[in-house]
Amino acid sequence: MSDEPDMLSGLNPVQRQAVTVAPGPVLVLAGPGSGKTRVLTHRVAYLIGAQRVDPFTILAVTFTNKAAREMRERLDTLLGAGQAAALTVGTFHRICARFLRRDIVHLGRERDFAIYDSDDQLRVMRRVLRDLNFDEKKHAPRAIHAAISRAKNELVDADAYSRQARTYFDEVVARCFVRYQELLRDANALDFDDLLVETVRLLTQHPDVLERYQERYRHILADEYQDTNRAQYVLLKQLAAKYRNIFVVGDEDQSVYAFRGADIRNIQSFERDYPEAQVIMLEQNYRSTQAILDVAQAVINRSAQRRHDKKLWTRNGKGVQVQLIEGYDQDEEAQLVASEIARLVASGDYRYGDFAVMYRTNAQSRAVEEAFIPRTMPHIIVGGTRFYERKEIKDALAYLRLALNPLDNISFGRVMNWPVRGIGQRTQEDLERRASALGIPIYTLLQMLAAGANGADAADMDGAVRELVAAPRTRNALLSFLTLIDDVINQRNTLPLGALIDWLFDRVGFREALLREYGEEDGGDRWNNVLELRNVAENYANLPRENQLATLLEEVALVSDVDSVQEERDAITCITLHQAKGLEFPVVFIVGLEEGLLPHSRSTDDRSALDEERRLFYVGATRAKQRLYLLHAFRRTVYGRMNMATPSRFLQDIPPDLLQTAAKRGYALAQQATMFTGRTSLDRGKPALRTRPSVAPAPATRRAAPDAQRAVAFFAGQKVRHAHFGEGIVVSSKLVEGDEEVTVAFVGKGVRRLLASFANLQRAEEE
DNA sequence: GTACGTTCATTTTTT
DNA sequence: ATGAACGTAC
Repeated sequence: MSDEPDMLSGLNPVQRQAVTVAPGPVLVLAGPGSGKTRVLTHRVAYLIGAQRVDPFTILAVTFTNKAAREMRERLDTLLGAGQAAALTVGTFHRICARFLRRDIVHLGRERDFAIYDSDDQLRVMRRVLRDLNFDEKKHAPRAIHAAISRAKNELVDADAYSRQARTYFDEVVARCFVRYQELLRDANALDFDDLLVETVRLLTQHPDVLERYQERYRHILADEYQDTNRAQYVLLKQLAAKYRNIFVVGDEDQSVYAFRGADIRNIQSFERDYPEAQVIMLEQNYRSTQAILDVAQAVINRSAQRRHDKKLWTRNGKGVQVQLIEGYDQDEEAQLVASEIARLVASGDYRYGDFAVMYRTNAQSRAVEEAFIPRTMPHIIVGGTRFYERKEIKDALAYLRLALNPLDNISFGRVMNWPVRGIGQRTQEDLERRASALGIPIYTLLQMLAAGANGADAADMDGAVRELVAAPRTRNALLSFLTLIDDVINQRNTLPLGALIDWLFDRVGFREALLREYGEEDGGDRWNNVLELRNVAENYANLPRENQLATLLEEVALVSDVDSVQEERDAITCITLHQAKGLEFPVVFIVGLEEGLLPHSRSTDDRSALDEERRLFYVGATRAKQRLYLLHAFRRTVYGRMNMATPSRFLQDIPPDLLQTAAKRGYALAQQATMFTGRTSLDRGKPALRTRPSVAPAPATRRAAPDAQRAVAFFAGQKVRHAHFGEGIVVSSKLVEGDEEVTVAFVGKGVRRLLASFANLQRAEEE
């Protein structure tokens, strides 16, 4: 190993051991600041540089896109630029999206699927509730969706969910689950969870595909292994089954994603699945001072159970004592942070980029920001309203998504009447309901309408279209929107992406609409955001044209906000504790250390949830290299109501001599203002007892079943492909003089009537 | 069919 | 405090 010093330079003996360990299953258990990610990266470098492993055969899974990018950069340094270009690095979701884009046709789906984000998912959920006649008030779309998401992460499908449903709520979820999946499928869309689930299914149902990936990826590495959920666990297991070269790195004490299905037991399963696994512990911390580690450990040691007992230690000195500070309210708390930062910056020892302010909930960022703004202290808020969640950006993306996949009903509904073009709520709801009931996209419905308008008499499916839209004005609005979409679809392959966007937004009147709706100033800002998106699109100009749009859309669907955190900008980082995982800062402030916030009130009555909150504190505290400040407020405004706050129980777990407690500046003020506000009553109108709601009448039978009487090969709603017209959906089919006459709505090409014997229509595989 | 005003719930954490 | 969902007026 001494023959390749570059790959190992700067590593201590234990890290070296981990990096150079013989092939086979390896589990690295490592505390915070022990160089986990570094070990992972060097392992990749070692495989390529010293073991002469072809980078093409390496798959590295990182927790964020940012980590993936950094790994690439570091490898370029270690190995020389371009050496690792063929390596596959990325998050689970991104890797799955890639696999699926290549192979999803094996599951009988179209390649250009849309990826639905949380907002889209919620919209689908609302549609589901309306279809099933459930009342949104009684059945929170979020809660149902969360249950479905949890199930998917455990690889429980709608069928299995129904079978094991025990409670009434489960029954509701089970029915919604089925419908939800149908709607996604009709829209040729996948949600985040489907990316994982469908990939696992692909590899399970198609051994040849699995074999191909196993052969390709002979070396698999995964970071933040403690945060993998069931689906991710299975995926890794499938891929590694053949060559068993799997190298995972994790820390049980930093598991903070149980709420999205992460399961620490995956670490224990690792040793069971691979009995020959080598387990390596990295216990030395290089990041923090002893003072900081002591505080972090004091809290984590009180957690209910820990499996592998690590003993963190550091050669770093004791350092500055951890500060405990109480503010009067969240505003003063933020002021204290701001003035301390100002003081340290003025001292000349620190720059703004050295600081991070961490909190449990995004809502807390507001108070913090408001302390920075008047002092003109540079700061960035990670999270909050993300760029790609802004309305104007989502609208812009909706148009682009339609260009790729006009079956995407959510995008269709989003921009059908934006900018306003005379398609009102009623018309829209009518279209969505009919489309949903028939199991066809709105796009196809409009194509049928158009065909009917041309007197083609094709659109006779259930007579649904005939009675659709009486008013000529509305009809014209719909048809011109359809023409717009078809034009985009047809321009998609002729124009480069940037030009396509310019052309499209000009034709739509995007800028004018924004200015009209939001006024000169706000509208102008929003338009600039749209232009920003257009700039992002420019990055894909060097890809093959037919991949540009799909790659852009995949990219924007899967970026997370931490990805854009850049050290170069000298600004204070304001960030949630969750997002802070994997980062480090010289000075860290954790604010809102109060009961109800950390631990969060939603977690206080559950032992394991409480432990997760504890780990969250641990993660936050161990981000700090030199100075750590723990803050809490005496009173806090929640939902506009002022409440008394109790210091977090985690603070009680820290021996007082480990903390330096600042003078309680809040108290004088507090005593004046406390007065009589100690109300906590929450028991206003309790929801009525759960009445078993009209369990909805069965929804209109969708997917006209192939009629047993007639011997037709095609039926309405079916997806087909034609050599010349491309993909389409069957509108109707009937036997005419011994041949089958099929009417098909083709994407971008309108409705055509074809004879099955001549047309050579390919049926899309049904599962 | 749209535009505006009122009520009401809403907040964990994220790909 | 803020934003979404509903009702009423144009």
